[in-house]
Amino acid sequence: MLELTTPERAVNQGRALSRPSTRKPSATAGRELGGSIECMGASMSFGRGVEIYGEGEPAEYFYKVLSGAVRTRKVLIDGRRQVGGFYLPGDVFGLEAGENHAFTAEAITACKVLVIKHSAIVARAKLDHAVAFELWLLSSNEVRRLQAHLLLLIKNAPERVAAFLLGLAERASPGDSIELPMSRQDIAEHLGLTVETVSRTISYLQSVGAIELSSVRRIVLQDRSALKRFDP
Amino acid sequence: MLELTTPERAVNQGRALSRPSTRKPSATAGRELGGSIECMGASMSFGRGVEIYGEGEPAEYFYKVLSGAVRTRKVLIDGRRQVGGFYLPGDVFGLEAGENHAFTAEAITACKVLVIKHSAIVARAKLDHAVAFELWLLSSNEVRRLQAHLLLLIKNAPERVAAFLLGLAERASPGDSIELPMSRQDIAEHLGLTVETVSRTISYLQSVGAIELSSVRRIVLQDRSALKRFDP
DNA sequence: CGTGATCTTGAGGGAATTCAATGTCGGTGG
DNA sequence: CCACCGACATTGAATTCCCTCAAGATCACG
Repeated sequence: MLELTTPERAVNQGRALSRPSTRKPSATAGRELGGSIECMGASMSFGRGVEIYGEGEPAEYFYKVLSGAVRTRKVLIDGRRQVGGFYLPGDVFGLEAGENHAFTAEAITACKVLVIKHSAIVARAKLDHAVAFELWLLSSNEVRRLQAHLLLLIKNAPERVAAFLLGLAERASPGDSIELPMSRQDIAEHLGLTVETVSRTISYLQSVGAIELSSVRRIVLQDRSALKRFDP
Repeated sequence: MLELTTPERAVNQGRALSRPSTRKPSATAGRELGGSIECMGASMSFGRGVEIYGEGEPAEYFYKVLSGAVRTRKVLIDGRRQVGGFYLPGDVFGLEAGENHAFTAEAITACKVLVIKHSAIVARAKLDHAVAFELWLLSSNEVRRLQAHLLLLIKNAPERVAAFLLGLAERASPGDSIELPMSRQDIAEHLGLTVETVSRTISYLQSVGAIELSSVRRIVLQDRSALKRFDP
């Protein structure tokens, strides 16, 4: 099983292997992409903070998170930042067809990602119609995720944070305890708030008994219904 | 050429023909859907304010605007509203695969819409791979549109309105004069602002000479570069 | 155990909202 | 034809929520 890994020292060097086109993506690990697509692409590892692809680069690959966590973000010229989404194991990102990526993708934690060339999928889609359908379904899921995120951004701070925590718990953890792979800053940029407001809001949710912090990055959802009360 | 039209009296009756499944969508008018998909589906007419599909209904059709304008919106239980997007002639909406619609679609003005069953497209995609690709491309465009919209919602009021006007001008009109099919309320709900703020901001943009109002619903972009200065 | 990054908390200010009133436009009927 | 009506739009004043700036606390790491 061929596995491409970025050397440790790449961690703080910005871009690392974001254009795997120079490698032959021979068939390997990949379990399934969405459902019926399997056994295509290469597994790659990225260190914490390393860029997976950059804004403006041609979108030639899909990426499926195998382990760790990834964020997509865009930085405006005046420095404001927006995190488009967080991707956890099982999630697929980089779905934008044609053209170039509008966002940059970065590893939040060390992570493994299955990388699949668009053209490989399209070629397979011609043989297997289920693959073509899968492709549509994946983009479609991303549309839904973005639609839901739009709704978040019209709410107030407690509602945004509560919805974020509930969403994360639903995706990432079986129980009521969630490990946050991302920083407060990341959360803030995702929710369209400042770090201070996120921090204050988390404190507030704690003060009303909705959540409990066993550590800074580990949150226990003490009272889900209280949280849901914020989420109309 | 078969053409299904909603009777005038349907205008203020809420839902009207939102589930065209009872009609045989025989091949008709449709020019092209995206590029290569053509001659499928039925052309339908909707009166101003009429619902095209409702939130929660199964997503079984694509819709391509032939004339007029459409908005998608979602109403939260507490009454807050979010307009997901405005769709003008040539635009495709209702791309969410599987599942149900998360948003409601309504005709802003009287409009004609080409309605195409998902299954019809999927069937064609099996014969023509270009159609499958087209399908992906359409969802992908929607992803891009939503990504861009996310960025809007972290900006301040003048930036949001300026970006909105520039975007609309780019899509809808060859010159510098744009006709707004939607109300200030619609714009506000799209931009995550209140009507009052939108109104104030338009007045402000007018006061600095960026735009001119020949009527309430017709805006002339006097100084595009001034507008773009708001759009980082 | 220090050092820097990350997180929390506080105080003050500003942008958008809320509430309220006035102004404008298009349509309808006298 | 024009006056009236209701829907839509604009403007004003007060308030609220979040941001900004600043300081202190906590955590991870060498």
